[in-house]
Amino acid sequence: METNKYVLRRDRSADREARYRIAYAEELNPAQHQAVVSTDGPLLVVAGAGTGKTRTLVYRVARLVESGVDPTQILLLTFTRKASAEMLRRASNLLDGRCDQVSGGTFHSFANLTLRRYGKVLGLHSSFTILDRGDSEDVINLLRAHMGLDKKERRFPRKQAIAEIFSMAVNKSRPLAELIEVEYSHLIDHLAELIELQQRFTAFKAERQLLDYDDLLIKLWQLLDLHSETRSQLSLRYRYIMVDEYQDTNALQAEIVRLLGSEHRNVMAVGDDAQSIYSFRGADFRNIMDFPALFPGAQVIALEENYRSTQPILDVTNSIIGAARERHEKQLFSRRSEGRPPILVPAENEHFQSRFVCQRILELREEGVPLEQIAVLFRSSFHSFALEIELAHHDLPFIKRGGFKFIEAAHIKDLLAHVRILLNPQDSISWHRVLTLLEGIGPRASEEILQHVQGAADPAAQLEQLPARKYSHDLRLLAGLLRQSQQWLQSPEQLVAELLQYYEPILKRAYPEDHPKRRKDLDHFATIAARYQRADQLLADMALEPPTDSVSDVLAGDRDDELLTLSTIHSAKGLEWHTVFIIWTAEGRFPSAYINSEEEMEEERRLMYVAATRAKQELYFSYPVYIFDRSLGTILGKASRFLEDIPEQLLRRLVLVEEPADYS
DNA sequence: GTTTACGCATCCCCG
DNA sequence: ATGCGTAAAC
Repeated sequence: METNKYVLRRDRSADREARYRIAYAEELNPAQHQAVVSTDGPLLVVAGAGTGKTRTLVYRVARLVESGVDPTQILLLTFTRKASAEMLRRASNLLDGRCDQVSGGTFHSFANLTLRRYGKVLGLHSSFTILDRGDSEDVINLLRAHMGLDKKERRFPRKQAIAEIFSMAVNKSRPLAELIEVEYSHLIDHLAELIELQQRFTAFKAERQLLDYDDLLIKLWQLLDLHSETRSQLSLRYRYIMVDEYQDTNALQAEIVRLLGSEHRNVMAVGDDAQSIYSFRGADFRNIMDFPALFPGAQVIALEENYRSTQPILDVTNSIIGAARERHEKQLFSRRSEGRPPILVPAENEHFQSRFVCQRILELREEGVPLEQIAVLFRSSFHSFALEIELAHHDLPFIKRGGFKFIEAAHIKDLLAHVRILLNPQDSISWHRVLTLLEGIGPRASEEILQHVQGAADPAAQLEQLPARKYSHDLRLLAGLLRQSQQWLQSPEQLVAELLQYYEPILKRAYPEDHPKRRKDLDHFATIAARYQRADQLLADMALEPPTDSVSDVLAGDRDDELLTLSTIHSAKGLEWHTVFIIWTAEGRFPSAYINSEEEMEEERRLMYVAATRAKQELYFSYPVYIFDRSLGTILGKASRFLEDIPEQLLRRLVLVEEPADYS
């Protein structure tokens, strides 16, 4: 006779769970589960490194959809668009395709879409142009010259500095005057001029339907704050809001979240105060501290079980962050108690450091650790230069993340400027760039030509009608391009192909030494462009989410060998590897010598914490003991102060010994 | 008066 | 390697 087992249900809630296909309680730990099933009302999830934050978000999306929420009413805001796409893909795999319809993206991409659709009440056309940081700097430079500030005896700050201050004022929601008095007091003498420059900058953008990154947030905030009907409409449209990486949001973004949640307060913020590393662009790690104040009655859940690293690694990372001045108390733990203790490697000099890293990587490969499971992390992009050479010697292939992106290279910007004027002939900044590329045309001639083109219904005709001069040949070519461009707008692939033909001679003239190398970047750009259906989408994406490949990636090309990762710590956020080397952990490099406030030093500490928590099995800190830095005029070589906070017994110190020469 | 060529300092992290 | 200021060349 067959006996059927009778399963006792654990409790009543299990009955309710029965209507769900996913066994949430079994697949998640208690804290994660609590976060996933708390769908209504404000919720803050403080998620330590490697505690399954993404998993929790993915399951929560699935849970909402499975409980019958219309997926288009869910909004998932993340740090990069790639992150949200990845989460929604995982949610779809978990549940079904409905999860793909969830609205996801960055604050900036969400603002972009929303403003194109609802921005009319603010006087915005749906066709506004987005300026990237470089574009903004160019505009500022132009206006600065117009004001005659470039010829002052007293040195006026340069365009990057000005752009940074203007941006800070926005992202910290503080008036420019106050910001300069408090944080840029060395520029106090220029206060009046800076304020006027900012006004002109704002007016310039408004007249031309230009929005920079900061404007996207400001305008979205204005839309929600000043227009209560639109606010309700949007709040009702997005009934469930989730914000990832909340520790890296700024004051303005917190306001946007609050307003979007005004009708329902179904807002979940996820983040880790210990990993807040973006204050240099206005992020305020107090956002995550103040969330309960922003949403009174908010539930707070901490995720502390770490699934990534061994306990010996966590002991070290816990002690690094334990010395922080202010934080959400939490102690990460792992069930993986076994593992080698992290290793500290004082190297004689930079060359020894590079040699050690290479040698250990070769050994790891012998031990069966694939290269793609190994990463070398550093504070600043240039810290890896010496290592890159050493890696090449040993035939170790790598990709480098962070640092200069190929999208920022001059020749890529040139090409983009051409696409821009074809789409928007009123874009005088891009015109200027395009024109001054031509032989014999400098700032002066460019301005003169622009006078004719500005506001004209048919810019191509204007170009052709210009009085014949020695450069008329080039201008005719440009006019021809402009005339034909309309037919290519639906095919960015063809558009870029035609542009490359036109640009090729210019490239050769401007970069006689290395144009073949640059040509490769341009081809890479062409393949990216080919993925788009429309040229305007290409442009919006290049501004909002430029490809993160650095120039050297493009060169490394499509060899699909397994690759070692070199990365700045900022670009390594959210990633993990079997073995992690953190190089240059020396005073003056990490923490950087440029730090000049306690707040900044605290952020350096969090940065070290982020770096160390990337390691799953093995972790190495290395630094050169004797290094003379010419630019600083000092001798580096003292171990980073963050390593000093680690109890002696948690770290193992390695002494490098040169192999004795073999004379036999 | 303009443009260009050249030498000089500067350079973190980024949507 | 880029971005600036200055001096030579058109």
